[in-house]
Amino acid sequence: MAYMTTRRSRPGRPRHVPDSGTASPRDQILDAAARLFVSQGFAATSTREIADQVGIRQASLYYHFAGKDEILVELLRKSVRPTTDKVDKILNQVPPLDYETALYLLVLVDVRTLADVPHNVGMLYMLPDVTKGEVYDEFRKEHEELAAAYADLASKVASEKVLEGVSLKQLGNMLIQQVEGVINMRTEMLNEDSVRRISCPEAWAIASSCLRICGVSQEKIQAANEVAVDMLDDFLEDRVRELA
Amino acid sequence: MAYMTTRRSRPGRPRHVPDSGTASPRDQILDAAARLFVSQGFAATSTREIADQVGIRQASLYYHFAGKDEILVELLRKSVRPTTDKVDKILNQVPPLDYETALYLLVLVDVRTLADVPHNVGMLYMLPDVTKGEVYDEFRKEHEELAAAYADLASKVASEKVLEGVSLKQLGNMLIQQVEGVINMRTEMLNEDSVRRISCPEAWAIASSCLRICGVSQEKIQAANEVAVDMLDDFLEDRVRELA
DNA sequence: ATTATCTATAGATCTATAGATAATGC
DNA sequence: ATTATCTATAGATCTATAGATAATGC
Repeated sequence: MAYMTTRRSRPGRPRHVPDSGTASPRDQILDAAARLFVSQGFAATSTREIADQVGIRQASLYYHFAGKDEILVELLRKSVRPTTDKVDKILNQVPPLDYETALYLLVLVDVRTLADVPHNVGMLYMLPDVTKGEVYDEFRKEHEELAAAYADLASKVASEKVLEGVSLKQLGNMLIQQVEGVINMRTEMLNEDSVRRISCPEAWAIASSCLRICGVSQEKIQAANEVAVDMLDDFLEDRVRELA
Repeated sequence: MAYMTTRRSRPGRPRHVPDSGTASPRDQILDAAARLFVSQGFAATSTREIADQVGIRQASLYYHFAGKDEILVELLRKSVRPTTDKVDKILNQVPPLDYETALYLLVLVDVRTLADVPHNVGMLYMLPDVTKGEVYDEFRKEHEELAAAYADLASKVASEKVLEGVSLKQLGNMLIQQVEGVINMRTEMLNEDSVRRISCPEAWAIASSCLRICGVSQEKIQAANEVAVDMLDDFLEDRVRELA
């Protein structure tokens, strides 16, 4: 009965410390690496540290990944916000949404994605280590696409006064910047006593804020909120399933 | 005449590569370190790399600094936004400013500080390496003070609708987040062909955006802009002198 | 036989210290 | 004598590879 705690039915030499946990070794490594990269940075995290967290020897990492970089690339691949999907689905709604609602909804979805992704991995592509290397090109491109989408929606929504004071590119970046505030919110939440999730009202506040940045009136914001909140669930399902 | 290019009149063994540049060795080190830390991250930057940039041997760094950490601490000390000074000076203006103008002005000053600080050092306290270590406590405290000041002004300025949708703390963080967008703007500007500075209209756009986030009307924003822009010079002089 | 681990270690860093040396300045 | 550098190097990493080993599965 005492041996039942250790789930062992796979081939291969057993671990020095018995494997607790049900995920595949590969996922265990990715999980530990994500946590460490986000909290300490990429360069500051050694392969030994990752291995220790997983409960394997440092060298065993190399059975699953060619190197530290490969772990990061894989994390980025899995974690970068699936932008085009989201944008397209929102823009192609039938019946079509008015632009305010579409932008509000896009922000909500984006906030939820960043808010619920494990270990706050959204922070990964803010690491200076990452922003450089060629490896990152693929993900920077995706980020630029997202920025373009935001800018595009913003151009439809923004008031004349707003548009005359700021380039479309800057406006898009301002919205993204506002959304990425959730990453910092999560970092701060680590210092709090209780563990909690970004709440719905907090997400709404960010979306409202984005519309305000565009100069949208309070009434239209409220209207957008009411429609978008009802639709949100349909847009999260995929991702929630993906996370589970 | 050929020897005139090398300025040597201080004691000490000469450098292997002759000293080009007029700044003190200490400042040369800080300058090189800042550039490298911001572009690569702290852990990813070796002392050898810093020394190479300065044109001295790696070991010579330790004559000026006790270690790599000390360089970072010194950089943070010099670069963290001198918040309390600014806030106090703005709040104690005579004749007193209305709150919208005060907030607008605070943002402008803050943006200018971040926009013109050498090497985009404002990014330093976003590094994960830094956010951890106890060393950082001093600077995190200062950042919190700034957040409190923003929240305070925001509470006076924000419309009822805005205040009922968001906590004061979150609102303050949203403003800061918006301001810190300049750090990312500067990072992006590195990829551009021409070297340029954050422009005045760009700074105004950020300040206006902050007021919009608070739900301030277009008319009041315009009024605040006109007053604040005229005052800005008085608030920069100290810092500009300090930078020179 | 295949798989997933292990142990051991080479080779390349990197930080920091010890002690020598080449200037200036008294 | 003081100052600011240098050379040399110890000691502690860290990454990645080679080869052994202990399971499962055919």
